[in-house]
Amino acid sequence: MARARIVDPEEGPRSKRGAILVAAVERFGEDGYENTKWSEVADRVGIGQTALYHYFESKAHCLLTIMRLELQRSHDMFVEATAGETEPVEELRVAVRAAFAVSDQEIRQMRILQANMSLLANPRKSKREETERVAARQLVQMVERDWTSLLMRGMAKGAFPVRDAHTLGLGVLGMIVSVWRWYRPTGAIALPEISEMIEGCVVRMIAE
Amino acid sequence: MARARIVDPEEGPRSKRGAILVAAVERFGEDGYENTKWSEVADRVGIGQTALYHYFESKAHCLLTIMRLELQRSHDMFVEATAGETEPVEELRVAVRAAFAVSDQEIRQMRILQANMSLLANPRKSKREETERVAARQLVQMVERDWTSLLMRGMAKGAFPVRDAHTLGLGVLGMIVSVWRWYRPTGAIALPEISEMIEGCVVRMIAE
DNA sequence: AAACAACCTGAGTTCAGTTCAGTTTGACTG
DNA sequence: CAGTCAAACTGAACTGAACTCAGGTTGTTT
Repeated sequence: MARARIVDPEEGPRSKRGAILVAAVERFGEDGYENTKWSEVADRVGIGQTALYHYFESKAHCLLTIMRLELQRSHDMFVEATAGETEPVEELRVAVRAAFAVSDQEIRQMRILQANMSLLANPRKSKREETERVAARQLVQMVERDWTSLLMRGMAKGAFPVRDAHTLGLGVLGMIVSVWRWYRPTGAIALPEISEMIEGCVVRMIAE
Repeated sequence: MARARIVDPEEGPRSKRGAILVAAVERFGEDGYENTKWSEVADRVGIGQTALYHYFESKAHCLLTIMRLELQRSHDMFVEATAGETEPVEELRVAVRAAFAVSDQEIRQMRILQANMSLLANPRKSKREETERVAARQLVQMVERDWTSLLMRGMAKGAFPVRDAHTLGLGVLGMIVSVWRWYRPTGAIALPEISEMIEGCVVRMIAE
């Protein structure tokens, strides 16, 4: 499985593209996209603002790239986690666990993704931005299909009661991703606890 | 119950405040906040752009007002719907139904609220904006408490298995509000069907 | 009809994002 | 090891949408 890494090995040795993405994830993740100046990202990387345009067409293009990479990762993790599983309830469980098995940087990326999801709705004027947007949209649909097809398989096998798999899948996904809105690593409740709680909820919701 | 109306009866007869809010809800709801020009709202109301500043300190102040009003409405509806109910499972059911008993304009307001939720995280520079932000934040906490205390009452009565009511409440709320990200009145599935589906999910999640 | 507050406007300002017209850097070639 | 080239970068200028300012208009009240 080719993981979606923020540092692309295809780049030249002098390239700061990866460093820009890492800095942008930090800033966008902490203060939010609108709240962070594009020039602050440049400062953090240690280059002038205009050098950013050597790597990204715009601030939005950088954001869309971050979102696309995170969606790719989410999809890949889902596929990897559920690959060997044939028992529907267990497949459901590992899928939920995979969704919460993330690093601190990935938490920030999920937060950025959730906070700016609506950016994917409207077309972009520039070509490269639009390419990233369309790719991200397709990945959103792919992740949705990951969940709905898991549910449909379980229903076909008789392990889950038959219900509208699409709406149900969106509900499960909605509950899972809503965590990234409020979860902070320094908060009162730890991620493994949340993961267990949600896992139980999802199983009761789907399998009973 | 004093409902949070977009047209405030306290205003002068010449005031266009309500008309601005209605126009802003339409534009922000359809194209998104960032994607709509503040001047387009003025055009729609039929006034010059600068006249907007007679009613709102800024574009963000208008958005925050819309969000606060919608949160107030959500809270009020929850309280109104669950007021007479004593049986925990039925209380849970009516709360979910109330969350989906909304007009088309309220759907747009929910969409705006969900899409711009992260705006409530960071302080605002201007005073009136900050007042609205803090009020909105408090209402978010109030709505969260509405759900968690409903769950805690049910657990205390032995109607629901005892679990972490706060995390569980946020999960339920997350699943419900995630609907406003993708639901469109013209879509393939109708709101009453979604409402029923979610109601069932929530009951299984909580009461089993 | 005078006074006044609410309501509105055109011209100008600001500032983050972006473009432009080049300059520097360093890897590779002959 | 000098020359070449693309990748990487820069300071100065531009853009456009949000916003400010210094007043003008409207309608209500007494």
